Amino acid sequence: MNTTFRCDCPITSALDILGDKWMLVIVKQMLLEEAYTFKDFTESDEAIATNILSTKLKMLEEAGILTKSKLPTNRKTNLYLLTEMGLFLTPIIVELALWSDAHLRGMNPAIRRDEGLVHMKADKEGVVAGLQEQYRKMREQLLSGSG
Amino acid sequence: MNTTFRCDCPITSALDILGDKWMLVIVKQMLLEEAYTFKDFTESDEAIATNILSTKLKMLEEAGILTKSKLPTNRKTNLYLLTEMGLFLTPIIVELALWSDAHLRGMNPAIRRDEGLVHMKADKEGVVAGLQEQYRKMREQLLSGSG
DNA sequence: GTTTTTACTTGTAAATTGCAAGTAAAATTA
DNA sequence: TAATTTTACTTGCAATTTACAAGTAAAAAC
Repeated sequence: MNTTFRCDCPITSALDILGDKWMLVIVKQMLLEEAYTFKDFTESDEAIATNILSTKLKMLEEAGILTKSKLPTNRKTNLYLLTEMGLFLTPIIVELALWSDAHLRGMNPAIRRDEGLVHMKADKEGVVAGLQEQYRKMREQLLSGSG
Repeated sequence: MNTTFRCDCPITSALDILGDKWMLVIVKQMLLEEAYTFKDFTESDEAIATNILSTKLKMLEEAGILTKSKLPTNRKTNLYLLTEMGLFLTPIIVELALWSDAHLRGMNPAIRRDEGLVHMKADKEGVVAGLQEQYRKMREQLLSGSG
């Protein structure tokens, strides 16, 4: 799967990889909703189709945004974990949350409000750093088998 | 055109509007590349198809992200201008640029490097505020007919 | 050894994107 | 004033992406 880039613009190039219906949703699920396995993703609120999930996980792996591995003690279940490159999408995820909170409630009154959003508004750099740190710790724990 | 939202997550809701191939590219063109008219968009590097552009501009207008108007002295050319809601996408655009600059050069060596990126790295909050201010001034000028 | 679970694949349909040609209104030119 | 050009689309059809539903195979559980 080879990404075709539309032009030499950095922003458009980012969107050539991320600009579709599911890529950033999957990253959000990994970062914020403890999704690590194929089943975790299929059981999320968004209910992605399994053939689409399979394809998007491959693309994310090929782009270097996540890794796919297995624990030595479990040869069946695949673990999908964000790489550093993937973790650096955190500011984008946080900005999407803030924009949505500020502007989309008119269009989608059902949007939930949680205390994460309150923290993001108060100190978004801090929240970004905190999420990244927390993910690194969790990733280390999972990989060392003491999850 | 009525947006269907996948669930009550603010991030997923934002992506229900923005998560496709062209929506954020068009916003970027308006914010950074002085695209105001249908022709401006069709002549950009990305070369969007006219039927897609037409559809996406309608969707952006319906979402409240841009307005469509005409000058009294020119009843032919439509002016597309970002609203405040649209301008608040600036942080997302800037974060995409930063992520791409830091992580995508391996996949797309053609990505250009300009001094805008240098400024963004140095002071992204300042760049965001500067872009928004600059756009507001330009918008005012265009609307008062002294472009 | 059998059943269940997990991670997919497959065939097909619906939705989105794109190509190329065409149309109509407004502006420009002769 | 008439003819030509420009601008903003629309249309018909094709290609790609997303989605549904059923099926498959390997690994784990019973």
